[in-house]
Amino acid sequence: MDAVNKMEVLKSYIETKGLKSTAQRDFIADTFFKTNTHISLDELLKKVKRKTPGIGYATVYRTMKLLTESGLAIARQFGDGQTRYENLPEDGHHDHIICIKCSKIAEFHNQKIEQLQMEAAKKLGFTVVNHKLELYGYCPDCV
Amino acid sequence: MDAVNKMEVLKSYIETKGLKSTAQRDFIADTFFKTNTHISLDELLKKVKRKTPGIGYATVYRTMKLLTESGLAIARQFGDGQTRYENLPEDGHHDHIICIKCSKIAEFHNQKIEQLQMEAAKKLGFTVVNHKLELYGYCPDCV
DNA sequence: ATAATAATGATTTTCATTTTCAATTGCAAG
DNA sequence: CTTGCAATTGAAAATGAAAATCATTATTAT
Repeated sequence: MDAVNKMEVLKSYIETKGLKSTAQRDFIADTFFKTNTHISLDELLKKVKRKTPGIGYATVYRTMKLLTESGLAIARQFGDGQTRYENLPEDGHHDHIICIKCSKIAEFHNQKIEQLQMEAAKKLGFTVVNHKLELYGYCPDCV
Repeated sequence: MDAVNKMEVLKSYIETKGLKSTAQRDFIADTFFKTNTHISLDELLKKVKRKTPGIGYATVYRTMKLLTESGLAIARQFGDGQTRYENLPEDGHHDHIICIKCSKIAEFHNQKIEQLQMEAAKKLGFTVVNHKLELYGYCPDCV
């Protein structure tokens, strides 16, 4: 899903919820949709302010909350005490590996792992609807 | 490893680090070692204060930091905005599966998953030192 | 016993959110 | 096009968990 389509999904979410559309929110959302990093609120605010200095922190905060609710963004905690937001991935779910030295984040996906997870859950009588897998270690640059 | 042995590990950790042993820290540690829930600082403080009202938040905080450093406790974030501490498991590392309806937490371990994680990381040039795997779903009681 | 240093506990500070509030804006009905 | 109501905004204040400060107390090696 590209930025344009995400914008449409957002519009219809706003409509269903009886909310109103505003230039600020549209711009923040659009800016976020065009990022592909795991961006923090501060980083996004800085990015947004470059073109629209008037926008405040609270509006960015509220917009990201809205995007998270609507499923267009994923909020993640990688242990550095900051929430980071990730765009809804093109090609389905993926997991993360985080460098504990430089904080670089890489992504990976392994179908076999997912399958083993399901099996492990089943053994305990659980049904999995979601999961979070994060590996922490050193990236190639940090040995 | 039982509470007594953990206490000994703590003692030697303290010794190696050139720290001093105190009644407060021993009591906090002992109290923690005897819990088997994922306890928060506030909960632990409350528990400790029942027998030793004089102990302050900061001491509990610092003791849990020490236990985490020494590997005797594991700090976890389950997304409720509070750090929770878990005792070093008897039988090595395990992962968690959390019921999204009743919040029940079950534990499991799968060596094959760990191995696949290592491989996935290696493919990206990373070295894994730690990981976090959480499955979210429904427990047997919640369908 | 003494000196050096770590620990304690109350308090303050930090920092990332989260909320408040007055002013503004969007939108639907008339 | 106006009007009124409800949502939105941005600045500022509040919140809350974690971390730091600091004067006092306690521990340990000598």
